[in-house]
Amino acid sequence: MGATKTQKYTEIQNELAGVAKALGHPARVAILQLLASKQSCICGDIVDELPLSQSTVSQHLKELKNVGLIKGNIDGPSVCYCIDLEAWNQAKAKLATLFDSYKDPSCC
Amino acid sequence: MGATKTQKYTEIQNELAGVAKALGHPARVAILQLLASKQSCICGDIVDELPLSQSTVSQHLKELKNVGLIKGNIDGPSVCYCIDLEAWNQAKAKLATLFDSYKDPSCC
DNA sequence: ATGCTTAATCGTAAAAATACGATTTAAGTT
DNA sequence: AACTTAAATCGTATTTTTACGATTAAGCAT
Repeated sequence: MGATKTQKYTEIQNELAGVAKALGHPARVAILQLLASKQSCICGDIVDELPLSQSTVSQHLKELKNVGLIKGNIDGPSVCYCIDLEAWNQAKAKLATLFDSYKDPSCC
Repeated sequence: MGATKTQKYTEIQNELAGVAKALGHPARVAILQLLASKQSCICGDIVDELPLSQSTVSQHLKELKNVGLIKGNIDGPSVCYCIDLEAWNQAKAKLATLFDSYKDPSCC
């Protein structure tokens, strides 16, 4: 029960791919850059910053939320999004592990 | 002439998303892990290691090659794939820059 | 309660990704 | 030259992603 969907790949492979996929669209990269740079976390201003419709941005936000990289706090009529530090650091660590696993070019 | 396709996003955003997208599938993560770990770079053995057909693996390899992360050297009848150190380090740096740009949670 | 603003969801269309078998191309062998 | 092996490409089906407008829901004003 509750198997992780794909048993073809290791958990690490699926997790890494999941995070990477979330970063795999320039709009989502832009959103994360925005959230990372702003002192206060922004809300629907994200929509104004992106060349996309409100519903599309909302969809991208949802995807980022699904992988845990961001979270949203309801703030009056609007919603305040921000980076989830823990997930952020975990994603960072996973990617770093992959990238650090290649040392020197022993061939080619 | 030769504009970079999407002017909606910055070059960095597109590049980052491009690399991330390449990492956004467990099969490609598995391939990179393999290439990173093996002393000698492997060839079609990749096919044997993955739960996918030869043609599908070839497609994944092509994608990784397209973003530059790997390159293939013809070695007799087979092809020897390996990680491209320079592109690898650039990708690593780009991702690190993004992940390091978020310091501390000033809100939420 | 009514209206206004903000954001999520729905429905849907179009494009891209994924996967496979079959075929082709290339490099060695015999 | 004919054969074998390895890998790329082709054609195609299926699924997923991306994007939008329209609608709904939620929160705050008046």
